[in-house]
Amino acid sequence: MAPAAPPRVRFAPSPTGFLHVGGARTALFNWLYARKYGGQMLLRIEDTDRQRSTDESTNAIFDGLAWLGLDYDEDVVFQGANLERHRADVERLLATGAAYRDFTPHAELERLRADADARGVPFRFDPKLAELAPGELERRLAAGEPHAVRFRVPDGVTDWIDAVHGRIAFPNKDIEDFVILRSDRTPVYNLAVVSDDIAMGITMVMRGDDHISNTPKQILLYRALGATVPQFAHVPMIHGTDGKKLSKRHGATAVGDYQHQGLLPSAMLNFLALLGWSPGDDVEVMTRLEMLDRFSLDGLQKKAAVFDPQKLDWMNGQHLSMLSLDEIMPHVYPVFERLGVSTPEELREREEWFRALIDLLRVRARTVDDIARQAVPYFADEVEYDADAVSKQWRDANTAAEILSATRERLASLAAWDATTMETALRSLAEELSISGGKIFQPLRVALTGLTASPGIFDVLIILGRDRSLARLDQAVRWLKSDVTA
RNA sequence: GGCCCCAUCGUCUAUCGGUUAGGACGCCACCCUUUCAAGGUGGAGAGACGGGUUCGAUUCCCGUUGGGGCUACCA
Repeated sequence: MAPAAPPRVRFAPSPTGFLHVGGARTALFNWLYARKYGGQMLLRIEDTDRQRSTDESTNAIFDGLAWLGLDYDEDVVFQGANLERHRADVERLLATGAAYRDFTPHAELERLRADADARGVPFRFDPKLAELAPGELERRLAAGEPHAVRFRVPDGVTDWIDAVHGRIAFPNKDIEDFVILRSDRTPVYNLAVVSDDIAMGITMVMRGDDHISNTPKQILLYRALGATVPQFAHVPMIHGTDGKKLSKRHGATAVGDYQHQGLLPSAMLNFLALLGWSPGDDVEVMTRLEMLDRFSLDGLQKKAAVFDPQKLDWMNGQHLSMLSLDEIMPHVYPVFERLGVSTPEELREREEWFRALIDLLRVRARTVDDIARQAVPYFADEVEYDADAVSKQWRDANTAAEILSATRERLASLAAWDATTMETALRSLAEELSISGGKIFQPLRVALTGLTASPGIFDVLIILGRDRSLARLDQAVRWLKSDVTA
């Protein structure tokens, strides 16, 4: 179902933590919807909670969106900057009688609430509490007495056709006369959101379904303010493996965490998209453009999805082998530096070599960090032999040393350093020694990389080059002999 | 407690009344193979329960159960 007109959507996080994966997914769905149908995607920072909002969090949101490549149109809106309009909207509501002043002291409300709680009955604000004797209102106002402003919830039922849930209805009697302006004259969330969404011309509000119960209040506000009610789409939550709302206890929940684990943004996006959305067929691995092409509100899920880190890893591996080298390279430089494998300067000096190495390693890695870890032996001067590799492939030090010496000699005698030449030579060596190829390749792999697992052995020989390969064979033979005498 | 949302393999999902209920992750086996991945083939694995409606329900309706969200002068 394509929208009748280009939609204006927004992503409206509050900067009270880092950009959460759930938030990132909401941003993605909004972005997909806006971009797909030629609309606008706006960003609004809901920083009205001055106590909890921090610049650090705001920057984390900017960074996270930038890393994911989710761009937005127009200027960022900071909700806190719209305070005057929020108050003006409250005044309008007061003027039409849609809202009223409530001088009930906060302490009194708390007492009533505790009371109701103790008796096991639900507490709902009673409008009678705010009723004043004639002349009282004017007197208190003149005296400057602090008071809250409450919205007068009319009788009836408030409903809407949710783009993912269908019709949702709330009897208004279940909604109390909620506060829209605090006694310190700051607006409350629902008012600020509606005021801003109207001002921003938002036509579709797409957000987490934890906002479903706010929606009737907001619809009432739109109407009282004389504005067109936008469409709503409440996307399901993301849960942890235990079925609870995703939180710190479940491990990494900030997109920054994944960025720093060597995840590719395209894989993160792809994985997130599939949590709560399905293209309708069996296709899973998609580029951003493919997602854009296939995105539709119809594919949005109603059910909460569980975040499965294993599938994220798999997805990343898929993107690692699917993306072009050019797309991957920008992501590997910082990781090699962070993990201390090499410096960007050193890498740029040998860029072609480096690209070839990454191309070799990426198939068997699931994250960029994996690649960097596997790349260590190709940068080290001295190879470190993995204990398991030694005990498995160099079980008999003498035999291993003999084979490696013979291998070294054979390789050194080669006129050309290419895979076919080397393979022919080493296979015939194996035949001469009456052993299988593996008996040569495996010990050789340990000598060259120190590990039992690596890219194809001839690829390793080539990427290392003749001199370094032969030097490593020498080193291995020396190591084995000293090990025997020791 | 009240209100609202949700319910297909362990997980993500396909199915829009008629299927041997399909795919993916993960798991197991085999193949490929110089190792590890990748890839290929196969396997185990699901309609929460109870009522309706219908010739026929995973699919539509109701209830139960279970899970989740909200319930502030937080956002």
